[in-house]
Amino acid sequence: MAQRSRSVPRKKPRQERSRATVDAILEAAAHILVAHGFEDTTTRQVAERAGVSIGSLYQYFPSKEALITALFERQIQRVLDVCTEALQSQGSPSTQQVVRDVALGVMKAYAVNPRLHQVLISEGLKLGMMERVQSFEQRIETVVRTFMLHYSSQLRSRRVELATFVITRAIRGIIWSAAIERPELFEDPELADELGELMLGYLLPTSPSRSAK
Amino acid sequence: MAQRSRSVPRKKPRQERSRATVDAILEAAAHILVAHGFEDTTTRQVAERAGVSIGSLYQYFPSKEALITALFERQIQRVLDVCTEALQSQGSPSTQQVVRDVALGVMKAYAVNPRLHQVLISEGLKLGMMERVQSFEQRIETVVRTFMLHYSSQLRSRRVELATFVITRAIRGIIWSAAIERPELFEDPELADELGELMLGYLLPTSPSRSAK
Amino acid sequence: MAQRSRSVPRKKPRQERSRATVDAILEAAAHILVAHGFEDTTTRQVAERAGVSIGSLYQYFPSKEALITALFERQIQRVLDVCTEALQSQGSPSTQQVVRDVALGVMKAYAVNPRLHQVLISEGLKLGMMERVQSFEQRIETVVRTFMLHYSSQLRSRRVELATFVITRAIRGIIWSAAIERPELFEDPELADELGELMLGYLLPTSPSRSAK
Amino acid sequence: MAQRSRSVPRKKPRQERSRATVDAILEAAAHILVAHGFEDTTTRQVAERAGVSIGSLYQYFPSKEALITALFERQIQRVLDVCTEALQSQGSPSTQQVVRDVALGVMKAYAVNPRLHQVLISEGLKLGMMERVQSFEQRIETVVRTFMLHYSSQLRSRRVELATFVITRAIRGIIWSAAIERPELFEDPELADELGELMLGYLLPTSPSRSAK
DNA sequence: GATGAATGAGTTTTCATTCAT
DNA sequence: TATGAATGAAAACTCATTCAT
Repeated sequence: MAQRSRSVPRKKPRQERSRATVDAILEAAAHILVAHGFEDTTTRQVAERAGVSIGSLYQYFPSKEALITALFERQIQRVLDVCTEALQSQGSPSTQQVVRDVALGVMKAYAVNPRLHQVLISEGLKLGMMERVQSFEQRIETVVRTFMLHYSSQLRSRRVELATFVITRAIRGIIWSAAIERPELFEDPELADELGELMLGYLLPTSPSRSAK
Repeated sequence: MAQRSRSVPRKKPRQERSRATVDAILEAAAHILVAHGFEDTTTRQVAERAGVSIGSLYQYFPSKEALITALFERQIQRVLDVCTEALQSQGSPSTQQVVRDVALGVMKAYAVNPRLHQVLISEGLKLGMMERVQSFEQRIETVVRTFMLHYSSQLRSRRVELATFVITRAIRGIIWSAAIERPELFEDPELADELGELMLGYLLPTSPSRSAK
Repeated sequence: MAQRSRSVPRKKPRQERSRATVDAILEAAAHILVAHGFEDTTTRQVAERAGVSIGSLYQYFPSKEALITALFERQIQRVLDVCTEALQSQGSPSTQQVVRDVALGVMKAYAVNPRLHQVLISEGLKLGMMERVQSFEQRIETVVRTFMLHYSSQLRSRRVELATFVITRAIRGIIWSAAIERPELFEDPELADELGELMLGYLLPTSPSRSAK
Repeated sequence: MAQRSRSVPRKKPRQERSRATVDAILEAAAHILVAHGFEDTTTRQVAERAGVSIGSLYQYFPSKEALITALFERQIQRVLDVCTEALQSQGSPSTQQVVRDVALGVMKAYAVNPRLHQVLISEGLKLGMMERVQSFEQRIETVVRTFMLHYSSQLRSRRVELATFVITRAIRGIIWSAAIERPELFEDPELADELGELMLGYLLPTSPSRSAK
């Protein structure tokens, strides 16, 4: 008779019907969350959009918070998958290529439904999930940091930890802003180029013209 | 008998006492907003903290939305003031200095109560104030762009408009993240250095080692 | 085609397995009812503890009310059995013995799971089962009254009907209170003695010292 | 900014209107509680019967539980007042009179809205107010015990503490049962007589005919 | 102007009950 | 027959807003 946390799915779906219901609910929640924000997302709305009764929603998610948490986990997994895959470089690429890969990897990661990511992070913080949020972002940081350490000889010497923070948050800030304020930029190949340049200039050894500061 | 918009202050405070009341309310709202987030900020709480009755609050702000809007305007003004002042460069600074100034100016701007800024932006979006949000950020962009155009000959040629977007959003992303996840970084002088490096590498002419892409 | 009442078991268990299931359900219901109280007893909980599915529970009991009713009947039978047996006096006991037997008999009756008894009575009232409750308690009264009438010549003359009410309810009140507030009293042999004294003083012919009222 | 318990009135009514509202709510709650029982008493029902909005109810009672608690306090006070007043014996009454006074005092106490008393006790237990319930009943016990100790020389020697428990619970049991099952008995003067006899026989020195057990 | 009591629509959540598999 | 996923009415409670004093 283990005590169940309120933020944990009430039960695992065993049958196909269940799984479909759970998926529909999560999908609906993601949609409405992005469209309305957390507080304006009502459980009734989610259930309705998912095409299930409010009772069914609560059968699988014991609270609104649990629903968000589940969505969070799914998003975390997707983002990490994308990021990790992007940074699985093989061969011996040029330094430039390495840096561009970092930029592109982080960018791709944060571009996985950035609006949802943003809402989840912001709500996660309010829901007392600071630790979870931190660990989430830190997992991305870890992937990036590992990658950078591997090529550190080619990179400008610096505090890798701080650099990783700067890189990931800078790119995240750009991606999120683009998602919200300038969605058309996602179509613009130059955005990726600019991110590449931003990272190159930051990570590569100092150029002669800058050394004279 | 023009219909008054619901999002506009009901009346201008004419007397000193009124102004003091309005200020107290805005101050209280800012505090609670940062501490609790928008939805957990109740008008009653704000009135209480401001030391006025709920009725008085509604005398000055016809709705919660109007209160947020007013706070938004105040924040906009403060941020712009800081940004503009920081970018009032005189003399003929070195290119490096120019770039560092941009970085520092934007950083200072976004460091004006970054948590509040963030909540306001995020709520502004929900409240259908997208235009206002855009124009807010664009006013900062304008200051930055103007500054950059002035020194464009010394900077790496690029789409200035896009570059401005990238710069402001990157720095904003870093500042916001630091405010939430790593507040201790605000004490770390290296953070400003890193932002300077990030901007230098991005804005300065391509270094030899990078030209060979 | 008589309409089946909603408060009556849907079907009689014909097979052994059915009977076992029904028993398990009733046992579970009794346990949870005592532990949590009526409103905090959910049918799902009962089914779980009984080790059957919620569907099965409803196969045997068409409603929560029917379940309570069935439990009620079982409790009635048990209480009456205990009471009747206790009052099956043989031989020609002394007057004192008779009175003590009454006290002990009633006490034993109400001590059969007193918490459950209490919940059932209280819920029976809410469920509009006033008649059933009345008839239940009256059956105990009947046993007691019959017994008393049999020895009435030795008892102080009085309205037997009223006396029976007083006796049964007084003892019930004490037993219930002990069950809830002072469970340790059940171990204390003096409690039974006190009940005996209470009944002796009440039922025996008036003593000299009292006649002078 | 002291933390307020959830079971405590949210604020003290300062104005007349407020006091009237609070009274109306408590009155309505008492009525519905007696008629329907705790769980079938909805806050909306109470508000409706009190002629106020649901919001007003929650302005004064932060939870359903707080409402019940407030009612409880009021009932406690009334019952104790009645009991204490009844046992303020002056002069030097006969032993019989003393005992009858005890009986009558306890009876009167438990006859103050006995249905409400019963519901409150039973709900108090569920609400984790066991301590409060205990202390309530113990305050009545205290009044009774004090009274008895005062006349103990005239009473049959026994464990006063246990005797007090037996007396109060016996009478409570009878009164409650009468209130529920036989309300007409309240009109019957013989009921009081019977309670007196019950107590006399229990508390007075053992009569000769009983000593020979 | 200032106050704070009153309002009630709207939110999360529970749980008895049904019925397709 | 047994199962447990699905249902939805109904309950407790919140909070922006109004308005009599």
